[in-house]
Amino acid sequence: MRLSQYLMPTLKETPADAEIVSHQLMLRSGMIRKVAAGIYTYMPLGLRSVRKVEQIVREEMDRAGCLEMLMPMVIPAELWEESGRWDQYGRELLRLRDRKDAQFCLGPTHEEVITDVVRNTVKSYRQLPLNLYQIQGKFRDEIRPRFGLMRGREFIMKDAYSFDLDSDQADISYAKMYDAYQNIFRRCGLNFRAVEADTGNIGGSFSHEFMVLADSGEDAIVSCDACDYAANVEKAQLRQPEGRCPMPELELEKVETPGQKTVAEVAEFLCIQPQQMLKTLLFETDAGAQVAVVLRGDRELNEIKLCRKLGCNEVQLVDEATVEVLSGAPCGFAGPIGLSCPIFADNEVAMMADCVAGANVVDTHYRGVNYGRDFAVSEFADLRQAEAGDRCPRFECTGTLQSWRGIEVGHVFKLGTTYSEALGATVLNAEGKDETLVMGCYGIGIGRSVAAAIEQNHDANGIIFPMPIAPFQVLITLLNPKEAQVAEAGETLYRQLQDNGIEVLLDDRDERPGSKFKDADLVGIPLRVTVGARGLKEGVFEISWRSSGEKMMVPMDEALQWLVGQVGEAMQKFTQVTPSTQSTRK
RNA sequence: CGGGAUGUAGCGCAGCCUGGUAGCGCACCUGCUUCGGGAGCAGGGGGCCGGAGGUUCAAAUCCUCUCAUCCCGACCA
Repeated sequence: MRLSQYLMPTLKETPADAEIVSHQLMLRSGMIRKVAAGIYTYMPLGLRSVRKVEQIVREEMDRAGCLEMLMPMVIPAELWEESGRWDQYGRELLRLRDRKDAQFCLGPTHEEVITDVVRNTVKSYRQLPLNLYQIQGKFRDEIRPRFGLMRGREFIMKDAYSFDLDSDQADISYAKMYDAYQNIFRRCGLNFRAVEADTGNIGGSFSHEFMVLADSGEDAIVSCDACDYAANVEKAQLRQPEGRCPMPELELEKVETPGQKTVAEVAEFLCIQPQQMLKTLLFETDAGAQVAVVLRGDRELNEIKLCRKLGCNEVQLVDEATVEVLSGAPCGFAGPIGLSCPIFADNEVAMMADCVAGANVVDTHYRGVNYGRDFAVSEFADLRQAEAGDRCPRFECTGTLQSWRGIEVGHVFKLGTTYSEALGATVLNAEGKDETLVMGCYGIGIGRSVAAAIEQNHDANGIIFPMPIAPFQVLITLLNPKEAQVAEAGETLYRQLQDNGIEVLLDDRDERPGSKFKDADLVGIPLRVTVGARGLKEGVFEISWRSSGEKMMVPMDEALQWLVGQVGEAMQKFTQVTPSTQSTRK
């Protein structure tokens, strides 16, 4: 491709509404343009990277035995009513009506459609296992789209759905996808980690997320420094605290703490550590129940664990008026002693003696609070968020957890029979009896993967694309295309590279060298050939890697072979693939 | 949906407080000179100042409403 005939609208300045570096660089390099909040046009350059990722995904899915298909984006309401999600899904589902006033939605995910197809076309266990996938635009009316392609409302997703006769075989399908995902993200040149994940409201029995490690990531993950345990903090279990609770030494005593409401304020006011405090939070569930949660003062509650414990979908901190009703005091003075609602305490609380806690009286706390002697709890449970420094939850492991930020680029779920049951997707087994299909679903955010790669591979001057997903592999910069020799040498190399299957962009624009170099760095094509009168005099091309800046003078007649070799090698580096060992991991 | 902010040329911004004929840099077009890290000079085009209503002789500027966008929280690829 000749840049003089291409559309690559680079920007010298960073658009004001782009916050994170991948969003900024994708806009500046002319890869994407915004159409509305969370809705983007893929420009020619951006689309090339997107297609590269898609192709890697396609190859690995096909290798794993999956079949590509394409489902509609517009889905009739009836299907969603059958699964019950028409009413459950909420405002994130964009609903619309046709001219006959029939209701539809834009598909945010396709369990219903695929299950409908499979129940109508698959009748025998002999047709299993089956794994069907598509690469398609999805629409989710996100509450808050942000960070460019990172969280769009319309986005390109690969979604796959597996169907098996029983749970064990579904586990095999799951493991195959787990392995395929390892290959995919490795081939994309990403530094990633598979972590145990919460199954969220899609339901199902277990799942892993594939996280690209990046400080700008929206997810917090923990991993063990000794074994291969890694999990989203939402999911990370904590082991039961060990040892014995110290004996109480202090009598229960009221102390005045005027205006001291937060843990930090009270701790400072009483000259104690937050670890000696009990934090009491009052929640209301979506079922209307009211509960208190007690944690060590310096810990964070994991609301997902609380929901699981309470068997509800959602909990919310109660408003100030309700705090007064429940505790008898304004916000900031709640404590476990004398509370009327059920109290759920984190396991750690049972190990604490002589604590400070709210007294349920304005401007007052208790000192010398001891579980058992002074208050009772309805139940102890693992309720707090895992943190760096916590012990690895694996029983036999002595390691310590470290924490990271991650960008979720893929998610694999074992779904079970939720959808197959709701839609009646069954096959006949070997005995001729109906058997409900066991499903799995597997997603990859395509655009997000490109953004994540940029998040991980850039410098102050721009993007540094990993070879496998770079929009072009080689950039030829003609320093002065008006000089016949320069133009001729560049054009010749350009044609030769193309003939050898190299994706090459020729910067033949009538621009000054400075602009061309700046654009080259911004756009981040891995290899750059600089063609100028200076080098031609010596009979060499100057070739440099975008990643290292390392410059090499390569004789003109060797350049073609050299470049073809380097591109091949760079692609190869990422292409080593785990053989389909059917990982036993779950 | 709650909290915060911003809408002026394709991009980045000034002007607004204290109403008076819309400006700067980059980009774009023409010409000349330049040409190894975002050139110089000269000339030029481009704006319903997000939208609607109001106050006023007069509104980018003041008031009201609205829409859009961005950031922080709960959802997710």
